[in-house]
Amino acid sequence: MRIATWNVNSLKQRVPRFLPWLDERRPDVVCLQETKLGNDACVALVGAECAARGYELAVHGEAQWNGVAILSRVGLDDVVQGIEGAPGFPHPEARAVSATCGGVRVHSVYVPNGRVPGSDHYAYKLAWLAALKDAVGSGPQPAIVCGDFNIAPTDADVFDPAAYVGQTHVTVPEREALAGLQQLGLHDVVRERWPGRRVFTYWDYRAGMFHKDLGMRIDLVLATDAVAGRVKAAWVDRQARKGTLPSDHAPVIVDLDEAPDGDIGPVVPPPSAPAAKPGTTTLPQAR
DNA sequence: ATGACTAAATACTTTAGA
Repeated sequence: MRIATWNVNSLKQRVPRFLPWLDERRPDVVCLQETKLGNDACVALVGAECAARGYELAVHGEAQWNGVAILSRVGLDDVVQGIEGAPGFPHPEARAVSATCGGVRVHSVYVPNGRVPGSDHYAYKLAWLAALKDAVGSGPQPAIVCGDFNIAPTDADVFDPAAYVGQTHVTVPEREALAGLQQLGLHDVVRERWPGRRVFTYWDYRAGMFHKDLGMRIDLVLATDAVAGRVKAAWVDRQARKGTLPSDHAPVIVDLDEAPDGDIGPVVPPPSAPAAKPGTTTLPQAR
């Protein structure tokens, strides 16, 4: 089962990149963040294209900002929009949706940015992360939490730690909040697969940051033991950050082996969309 | 140069992102 997560920075703007990416990578489950669309608008925009490829769609969005979704072609059951008890700013925002896909509880999350350490938005970020921990911990298992955490777990996850001193994404309280979530038994599957390597998922649009590979790793896939033990590949799809009108985030893609008990979800027919043309497919690179 | 770019509404400028 292939699970991907991608902060698309406006699904409306990203459709010309998103649909070809779906056809090339062919994930079974996709977690999206920053759709920036209300639920009806999201379904109107991509519902038919997703259905044609065999995906069911769970959306939790709002106009203008935020917005998350899960696409699945291995089942999409018990959808929950939002997180019970999560704070708002000041009102609840569309930052989480979860569903059971192929026997795994999948969470698509867009953690608040935090803006400035010590600000109200920063406090909101920390409180939101605490609510996420409670929801994941008390929710169905096994679980996988995918999304834009807006936290670089360690200094190895930013291109220049000195450049981020005093900024959000790297402060001790943020990292402690992330560590608290991981204390539920969640594994950072990309870092565990590529220890000590330069791996980023976000590069600022400005100043050729992607070209110079000056980025951060803030989009994470956190999996409970049972899921982490099935990981066969875990990588960042840098190809999707290249070319015309990309998101500023790249997708993270994780391949799971079959579950030990054989429960890999319902068998589904292949999607009707054509595969990528021969010779145009790019294999994942180890960098 | 508290900037550079992209996106959405507040829309021809401001807010937000990270």
